[in-house]
Amino acid sequence: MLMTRMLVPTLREVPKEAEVISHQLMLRAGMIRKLAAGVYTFLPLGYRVLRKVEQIIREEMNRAGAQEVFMPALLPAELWKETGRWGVYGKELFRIKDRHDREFCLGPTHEEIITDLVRNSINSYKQLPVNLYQIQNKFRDEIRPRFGVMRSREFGMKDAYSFHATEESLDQEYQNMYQAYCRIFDRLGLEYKVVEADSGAIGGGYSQEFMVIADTGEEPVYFCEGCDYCASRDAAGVAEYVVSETQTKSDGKPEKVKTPDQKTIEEVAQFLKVKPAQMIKTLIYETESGPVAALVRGDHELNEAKLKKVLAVEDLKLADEKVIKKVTGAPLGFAGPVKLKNVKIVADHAVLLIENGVTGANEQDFHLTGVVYGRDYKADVVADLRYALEHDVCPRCKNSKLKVKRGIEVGHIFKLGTKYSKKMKANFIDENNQEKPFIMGCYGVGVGRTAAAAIEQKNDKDGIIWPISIAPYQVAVIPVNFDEKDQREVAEKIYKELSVEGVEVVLDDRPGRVGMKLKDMDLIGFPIKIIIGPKGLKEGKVELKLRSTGEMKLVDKGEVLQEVLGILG
RNA sequence: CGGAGCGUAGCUCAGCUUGGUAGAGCGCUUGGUUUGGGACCAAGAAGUCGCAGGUUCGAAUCCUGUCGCUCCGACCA
Repeated sequence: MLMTRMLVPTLREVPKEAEVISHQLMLRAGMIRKLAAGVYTFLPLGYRVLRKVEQIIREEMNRAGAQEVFMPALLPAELWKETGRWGVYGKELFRIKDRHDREFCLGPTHEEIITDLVRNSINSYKQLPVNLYQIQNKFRDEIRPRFGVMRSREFGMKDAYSFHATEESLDQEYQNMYQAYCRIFDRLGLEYKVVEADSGAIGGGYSQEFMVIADTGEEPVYFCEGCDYCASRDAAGVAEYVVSETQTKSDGKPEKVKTPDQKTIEEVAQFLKVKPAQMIKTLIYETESGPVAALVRGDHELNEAKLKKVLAVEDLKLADEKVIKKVTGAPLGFAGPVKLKNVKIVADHAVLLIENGVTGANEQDFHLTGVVYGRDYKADVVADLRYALEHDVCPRCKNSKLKVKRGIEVGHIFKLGTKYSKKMKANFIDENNQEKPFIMGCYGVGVGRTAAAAIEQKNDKDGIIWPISIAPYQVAVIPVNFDEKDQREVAEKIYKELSVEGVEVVLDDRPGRVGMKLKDMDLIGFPIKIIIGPKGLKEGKVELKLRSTGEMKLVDKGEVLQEVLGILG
């Protein structure tokens, strides 16, 4: 491709709307342009990258035995009403009406559609398992689209759905997809981690997220330095504390002290001159099965997902002042576990180890000091309730420490079970002539987001550093001065040689100075540059420069092809 | 949805307080000199100042409304 024929509107300055580096660079390199908030056009270079990512995904999905289909983006409301998601999905669903006032939406995901297809075309266990996928644009009316194509309202996604007769079959396919995903992200040349994600309130569901590690990632990733443990913030476990038998406990009784208007942990800790770690934070929650008091150490943060799981409830919310008053007898800020009645008490492991604990006295403007677990209060349940912290001991190997990095979620794999098939009466006949709901899995990869994540991970002050597997072109041929006959001829010859061999190559045939051209080529991030200038040409040589390392090599002009093919492997 | 901010040339921004000819840099066009990491000279094109209404002899500037965009939070996961 000739640069003079290509639409590549590079920008020298950073458009002010772009905050993260991938967004800035995609705009500056002329890969995307915004049409509306969270809606982007992919220009020729950007689209090539997108198609390459798609192609890698497609090849690995096919290799894993999945079949590609293509479902509509325009979806009738009825199917969504069957599963109840027409109501549940809320404002994030783009809803439209046709001329007859019939309700439709633009698909944010396709569980209902694929389940409908399968229930209508598969009747017997003999036709299972099956894994169907598509690569298609999804629509989600994000509350706040941001970071360019990283979180947009229309975005490309590969979504796969598998259907099984047995749990074992699902487990097998889940592993198969796990492997396929690893191959995909390996081929993309990205550093990633697979985290155990919290599956929410849906029992039995198990899911893992593929996270590309990058400083600008939206979610923290907790992983062990010693073993392969890796989890999201919600799911990261905390190793159980071993209660030492030699631990001394404070004598006597808890003492009541006046703490006027001191409500927060910080306020009370400062007022009484104790460390937050010595305090027992008491949070009152409302659930569908009554109020609950959750205890964590003052310097720890309660993880509601864990609490939900421990209590086995679906609804969980912090109680308002009225409920707190009813439960503790005191206003907000003075709750404590001592003599707390008619409420289930759940404590984090770390709370049991507090000697001389400080906590609310369940009385306005009073706290208790010298509180000890076992003697002064007891919990109905002791469990892991808090968010893990960096440097915590790994909950799996209990040997090394946890580290935290940030990640961008680019893929997730999920065991759905029968959540959709039951609601949609999607059944098959098993070998015992029994009618059973399909057991399902689903597996997604964000295409545009993956491209953006690659940039977040690989860039420098000059621009993007594409992995060769998804670079828009592999090689850029750059004559220092295209007007000079000998440079031009060599450049065109090399360009043709490479093209004939199937190498993806651009020829920078633009007039103008070489500095401008090199800046553009680096900004766009072509992995290999071949620079043809008068100095080298005198010796019959051209420069071959790698974007990733900056490494430069003088190569005989006749051997460029071999060199390039060698690098591309 | 709450809070903050911004809409002036393709991009980055000045001008607005104190109303009176529409500005700069980069980019673009033409000509010339240049050509190894975003050159220089000369000439030029380009904006209904987001939109609508109001005040005024006169509005980019003041007032009201509206639309769009960005950030923080809430929400979602």
